[in-house]
Amino acid sequence: MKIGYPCINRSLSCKGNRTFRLRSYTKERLQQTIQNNLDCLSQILRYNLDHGIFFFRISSDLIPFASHPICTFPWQRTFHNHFSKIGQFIKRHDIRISMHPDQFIVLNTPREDVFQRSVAELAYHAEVLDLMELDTTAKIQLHVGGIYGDKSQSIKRFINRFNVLDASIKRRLVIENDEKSYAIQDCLQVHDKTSIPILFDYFHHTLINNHEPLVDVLEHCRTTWMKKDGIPMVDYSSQKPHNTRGTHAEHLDSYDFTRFLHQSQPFDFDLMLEIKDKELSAVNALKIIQSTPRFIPPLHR
DNA sequence: AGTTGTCAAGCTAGT
DNA sequence: ACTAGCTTGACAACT
Repeated sequence: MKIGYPCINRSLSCKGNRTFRLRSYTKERLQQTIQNNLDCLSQILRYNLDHGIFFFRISSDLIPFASHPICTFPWQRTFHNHFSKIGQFIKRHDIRISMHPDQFIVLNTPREDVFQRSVAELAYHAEVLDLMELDTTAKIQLHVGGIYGDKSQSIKRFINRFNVLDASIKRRLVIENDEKSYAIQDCLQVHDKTSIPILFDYFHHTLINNHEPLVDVLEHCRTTWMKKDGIPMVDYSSQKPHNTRGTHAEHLDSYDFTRFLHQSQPFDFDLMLEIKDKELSAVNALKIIQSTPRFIPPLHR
């Protein structure tokens, strides 16, 4: 089991997800920002290594406007060596990598223009991982999408859209259960038709589910990950107290987390902590795991 | 330096 | 037909 956190490190002074407004786009500005973001990504990975964190989600803002028509700058070529070096570091230290395109990327949208933009954005994500020369255990996670008044039609549309994607995207794509529309059972239905691995989101699962025991869900999800995909990825968060249902917690809730560790016995997976205080929770989780060694899967070193 | 409005992009529920 | 909320941080324009 590797422990990870998404995109941002708040202990370091650098920011790896700097961006700017479309209005202020220049190729110089873009180049500076990419340079900054790649340098900071290197620093974050080094920090993680020093703290025993071997799982990381790279920010979608790494290359601002990468899939936007305004961006004609050949960042792939210009920063080829940067990507290559970061990739070597990742591989040398056996770091697991994921990416998570944001809410605007929707494969099952009825709108052709939205679909095309989504494909372009996915291609950018795949390109980043390819430039780092990472194998297919580096994943891009996506929700199934919207309902549009007809869930089974929308699931079919997802499947049809997935089937026409480029192989470079397909081999990295995994789907994640969301907090209001598509539960694990729905994802399994998509998996049956597409063989897409399912990334289990524990927090979302507590919000919509079909009352399946956790171990059954973990077992189902496990079988969707082939050898080439690596061990399953799981997202973990908990409810922020006294807030709208679905809000992610500020800090790791050690009681809930410990219970989750016990309940998820004996499964092994790489765990992404979607907690607002990011790397602090990851370090905290490692401490909790190490203090209850008998109950938890072997920790990656 | 601090505050506030705004940002490329979507979906859903509510009016 | 339109808007707020989701979740979210940070840019950018303003005091």
